[in-house]
Amino acid sequence: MSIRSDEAGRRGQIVRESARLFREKGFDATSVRDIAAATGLQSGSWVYHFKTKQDILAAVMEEGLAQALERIEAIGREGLAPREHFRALLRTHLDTLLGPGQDFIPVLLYEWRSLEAGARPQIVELQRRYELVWETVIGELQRSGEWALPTPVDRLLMFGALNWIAHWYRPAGPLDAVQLAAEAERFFLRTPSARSRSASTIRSGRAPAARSRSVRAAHTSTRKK
Amino acid sequence: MSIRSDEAGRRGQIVRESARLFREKGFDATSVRDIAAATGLQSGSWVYHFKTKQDILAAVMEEGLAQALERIEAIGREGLAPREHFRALLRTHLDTLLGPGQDFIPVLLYEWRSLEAGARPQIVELQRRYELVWETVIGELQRSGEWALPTPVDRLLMFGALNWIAHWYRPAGPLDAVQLAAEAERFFLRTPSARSRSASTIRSGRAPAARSRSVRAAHTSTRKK
DNA sequence: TCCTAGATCAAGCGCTTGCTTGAATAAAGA
DNA sequence: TCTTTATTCAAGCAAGCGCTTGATCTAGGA
Repeated sequence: MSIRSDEAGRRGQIVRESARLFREKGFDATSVRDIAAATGLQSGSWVYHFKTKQDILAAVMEEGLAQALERIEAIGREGLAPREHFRALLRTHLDTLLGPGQDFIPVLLYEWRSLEAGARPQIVELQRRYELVWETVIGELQRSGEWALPTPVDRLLMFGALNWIAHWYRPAGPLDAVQLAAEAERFFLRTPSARSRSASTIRSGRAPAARSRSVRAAHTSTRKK
Repeated sequence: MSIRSDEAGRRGQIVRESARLFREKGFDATSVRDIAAATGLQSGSWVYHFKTKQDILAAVMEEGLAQALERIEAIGREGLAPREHFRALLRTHLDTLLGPGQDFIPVLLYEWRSLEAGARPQIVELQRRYELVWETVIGELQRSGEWALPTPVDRLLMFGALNWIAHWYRPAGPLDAVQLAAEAERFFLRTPSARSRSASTIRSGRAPAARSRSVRAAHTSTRKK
């Protein structure tokens, strides 16, 4: 039984519209009547699919994060070299943060306070797994010498720089998510432009034997449905 | 006629208590009755000092930002060397963001959406002056070679890394604001390593397991209503 | 002593909120 | 055909919301 938000039914529709409204106006400023109207229902009909408005918020966060986690865990299974691995994570992270129709993670980040304490542990566990993927690649970057001595605070500062982009990013602006990922990579790793990066990437001994095959197509922001 | 929030009267008290409540619970989740109770007034008595709840929010943001601006503009007048200038700005910024009783800037950052459009331009102008101070010192760092080729995106990523700290910082944690400023300085101004041309600095010595793992800092605030 | 203005109280109005309720509708078995 | 199940409607309730209202209290000139 799938109860994921990418399903086609009314429930998925409610979750998607709620995510959009929560992002645009905030959880408190969005009424259940707003949600009903956006879904094409009468004011009280949503209760058949969710018990409370809180449950809608929890579904938005949990299902959105679960999708994002699937995406970056899939990247981890590709056996990329550290630098390519890091780049793929950056692109995917910024795509789930800034991409069209991607409202789940912004809601998770900016409406966390509105989520009741009882619903949090399950999501915190998903966040832990999400951060674990990043810690893995940061460890690879350290061993390859591309990120010397990263500290726990470094990781938090990095996430801050990335997540804050949702505050100022405008789709109509000069940079898209992929270009921003390149800028961020340069900022974090203090190297020349990502485009002119040479092929002589340092590989640590423990790094998986991965050839530098083109993985561009796998991680560009193609909208799935 | 001073109408600043550091005044002693009832008005200043309302602004300060509102800032605290807005930060803890959010603007929408804070009722005017909450504010009145925190100030020791009856439920409707605050209207003598402010016309609307919106005006309280605007006062919190504007007066808090004006104070922060005064602080960093004063630093600019000290004529410090670039590195010391930058360090002083970092410390002051993090103090206004994380310091005890400093609720104004977090409210400005995280409740911006709740501020009606009409009240924004005046605050945006103050923000512009605030960023101007930073641009000055970043220019100094570029000329001194301590921050090679900073881009506009770099500045935004830097502010993101800094402002996001308010999301995970806990006063009881292992680092205070001054220590965090030092960590941030190191993160932003990593000295151009010998890796710049021939990637020779491979630190393959010890495993990275000896790092402090205490900076877990998940979201654990509580929301009462 | 009276008057005025500053400040607060105590009550409540009109509205919106999240959510409930009981009935209606349609399709699918039995 | 009868019954069940899934889904939505249409109305509205109790509570909480921002804010209003008119009265009250206090202090300081005149």
